[in-house]
Amino acid sequence: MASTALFAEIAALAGDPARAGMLHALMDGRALTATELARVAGVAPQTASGHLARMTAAGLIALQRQGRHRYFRLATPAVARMMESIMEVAADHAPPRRRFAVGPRDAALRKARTCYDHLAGELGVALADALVAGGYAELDAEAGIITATGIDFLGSIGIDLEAARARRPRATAHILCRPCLDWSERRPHLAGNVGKALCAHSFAHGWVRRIDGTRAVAITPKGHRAFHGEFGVRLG
Amino acid sequence: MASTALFAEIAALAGDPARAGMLHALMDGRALTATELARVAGVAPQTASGHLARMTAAGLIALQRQGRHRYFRLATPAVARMMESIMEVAADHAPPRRRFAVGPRDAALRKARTCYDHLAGELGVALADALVAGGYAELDAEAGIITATGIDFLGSIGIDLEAARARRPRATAHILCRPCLDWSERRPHLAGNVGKALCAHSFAHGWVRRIDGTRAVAITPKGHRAFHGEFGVRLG
DNA sequence: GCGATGCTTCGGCCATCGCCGTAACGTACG
DNA sequence: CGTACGTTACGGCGATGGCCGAAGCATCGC
Repeated sequence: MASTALFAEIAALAGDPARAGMLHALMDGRALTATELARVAGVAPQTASGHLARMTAAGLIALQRQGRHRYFRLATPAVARMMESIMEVAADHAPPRRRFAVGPRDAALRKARTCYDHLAGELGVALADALVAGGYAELDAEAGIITATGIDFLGSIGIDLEAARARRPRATAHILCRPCLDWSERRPHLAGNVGKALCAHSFAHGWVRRIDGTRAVAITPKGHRAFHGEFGVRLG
Repeated sequence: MASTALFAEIAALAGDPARAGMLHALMDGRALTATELARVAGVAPQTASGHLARMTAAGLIALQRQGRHRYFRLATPAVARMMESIMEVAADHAPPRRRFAVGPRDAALRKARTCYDHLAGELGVALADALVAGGYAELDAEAGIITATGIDFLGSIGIDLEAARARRPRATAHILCRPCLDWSERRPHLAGNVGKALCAHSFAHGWVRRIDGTRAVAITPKGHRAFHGEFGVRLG
């Protein structure tokens, strides 16, 4: 079967440490320059360039020119999902390694981070739990939905999901929503279009902001108030 | 971040052609011997043995001894999901290759096959479409549910999903169900616990049977009658 | 026991590929 | 138009790792 060769090609591209680091850095959904990616991968710019060319040809990442810079980003959400699923398997394998040696950066990542286009970490799980507890959502490892009252609730906050509902072939009272199992909490949280909308809203209203150039995000004072007031979520 | 190294390790394991072939062969959920896997991968037994040892150590596959044979199978459903997601990305990249050169084996695979623990191919998609059309299920790329009437319908056929419903923390009228986007049809079909139950039922009642040692399955005459009578599905 | 089968380990060969040096190219900016 | 910066192309080095031949263990059948 020819598809096996393609499969191996994609997996091998993701399997090189330098390329994996670059893909990891792009997991926040932003676009980075070749030089930035070279730095995070710990290789020389010319080495990074070669990697980027190969991954671009394979459709893993996409290139967009802007002035004299060339910005690279993950080509499709499918690539982000692929990486999530590999990380899930890698996390299963993690135990043999030490767990306690988490630096401050890891601590920030566990607290709150973006997972391509949605929020993850303690924050992401807490928000999902709050929605489930309030009867606004149902969620397990296989699938999730936002209930009719959940759509109204999120709408009252200013997150409009009617567009997503209208896109469904048969107008139903709820919205299907993709769950995402992340490596730090080992529990599902909101992903897909709904998670993306919630994340975008959080950034737009200054509830969270990015920490330097990583995937980690910081919860602003305003965000603490909003997450507690709207969702009943309080994070130490 | 240490998790990047683990990520690369897992992806690299999946990225070797020989290992990818073995993993592919195990995607039907069965357990195969080291010799069988060596044959499908096209390498000598001793080479296969090394690959299998590495993948077992990494937690990708599991070993169960049985007499003088050693049977290998995918370690967890998470590994199968990882492979599905890689195949999805690989399929996006496929266009540059020729599409028409599908041999009889590929044709059988496209018609009906198992995808780890559930049915895929034309058959899998047709069954999912039939359930959606009958109001028994809702399904999109992000998530899926089996409706209350769907639970009753499947129950009337003999597929009991009450256990799955009872497992849910809050007893609801429906069951969340994982969708799976497969490479040949490019459309979602039923996976997860529900897809697994439907597949198991189909095998148990002789509706489908495996074709030699591949992932492809053949629909029996009895199966044609059942799929048409129960689901309204008719496949040429 | 003895041979046969299935699997694993060891040793050495070979190819692939990641890496960086140097150098050339193209595009913005002064 | 020249400089500077970012990116790409080429060549050679080095190491990782896949591959098989041969030999060593284990298990089953006679």
